[in-house]
Amino acid sequence: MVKLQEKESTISDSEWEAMRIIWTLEPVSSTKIIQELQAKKNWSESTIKTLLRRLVKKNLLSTKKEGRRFVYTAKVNQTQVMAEAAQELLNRMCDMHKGEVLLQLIANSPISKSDLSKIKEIIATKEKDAPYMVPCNCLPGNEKMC
Amino acid sequence: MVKLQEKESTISDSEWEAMRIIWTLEPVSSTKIIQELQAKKNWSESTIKTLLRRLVKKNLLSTKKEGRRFVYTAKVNQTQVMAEAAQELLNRMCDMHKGEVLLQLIANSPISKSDLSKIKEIIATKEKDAPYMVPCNCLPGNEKMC
DNA sequence: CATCAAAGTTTACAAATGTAAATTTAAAGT
DNA sequence: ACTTTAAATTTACATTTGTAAACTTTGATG
Repeated sequence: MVKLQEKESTISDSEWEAMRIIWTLEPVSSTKIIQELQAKKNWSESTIKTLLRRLVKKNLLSTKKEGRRFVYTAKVNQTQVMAEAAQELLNRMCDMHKGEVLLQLIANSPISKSDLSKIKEIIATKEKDAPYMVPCNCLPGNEKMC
Repeated sequence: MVKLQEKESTISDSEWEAMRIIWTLEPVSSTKIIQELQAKKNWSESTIKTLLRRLVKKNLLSTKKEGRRFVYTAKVNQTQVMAEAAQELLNRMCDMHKGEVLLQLIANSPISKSDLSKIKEIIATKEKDAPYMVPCNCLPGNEKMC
């Protein structure tokens, strides 16, 4: 039996910044990435190269040598990685307050008309058998209302 | 001028686990926290004490000595901390895909009837002047559609 | 082909985190 | 008061992350 997915590597804050550039411009050269990132962050060339190498090692980027420089491409889908990261965060939190949290996120995020109507749809679906209260699940045994 | 909030300290994964117990049971003794956490995680007593001490240092918990043990209380509001953490995560991500991400979060989270209807309300409000598309904001200068 | 400059690789180092053993302190019982 | 021992504090150590200097390689150019 072969170990396929070694537990999806986490993306650190700085790495995330680099990934965004790559997702937007891929396939993109190291030089271009450095240029774009330096327009935003006070990072040395060296720092950015380190980030890129770590991302390759984490298997989130693939590279192809082109002349003297590398060209990077993302190996993972942006929206999916975003959703996974957000989901993982929520998974570590108390069920009881997720509704309120999502409420705030929606209020503070720019959302397109089409996404809004999709959201309306799931809301409608969920409403059918939504509970009156979502119990706290912070304790191991008894899920008590906290 | 006084520096009031020194940049709210981040809560690490393990620390989060401890905070959940405390938010649920506060005021709660070290002993009880250790007992509850060990019912969930394979952590030594020592490890848990370290977590608690770090949380106190981060100013997220306050303590009161009671007999031979400490009693802990959270100094921060759970829902608020949850919302802030989630918001900060989203802030580091591409605007263009936040709608889709929220869609998935809503689909996968247990939400009460009342929270659902509150969400419906903001959705309705937002729909009025929602854009047809939310542009990608991953590059420093030109916000291009990616 | 020799040299330079750009790009990549190594090494570095402090802070934060996960995890815990060893040691000290002090409450409680005798 | 003295001992026991639960609880707190110190010390520890590896890994990840943020950040970067130093060094090496290699494509390009004279």
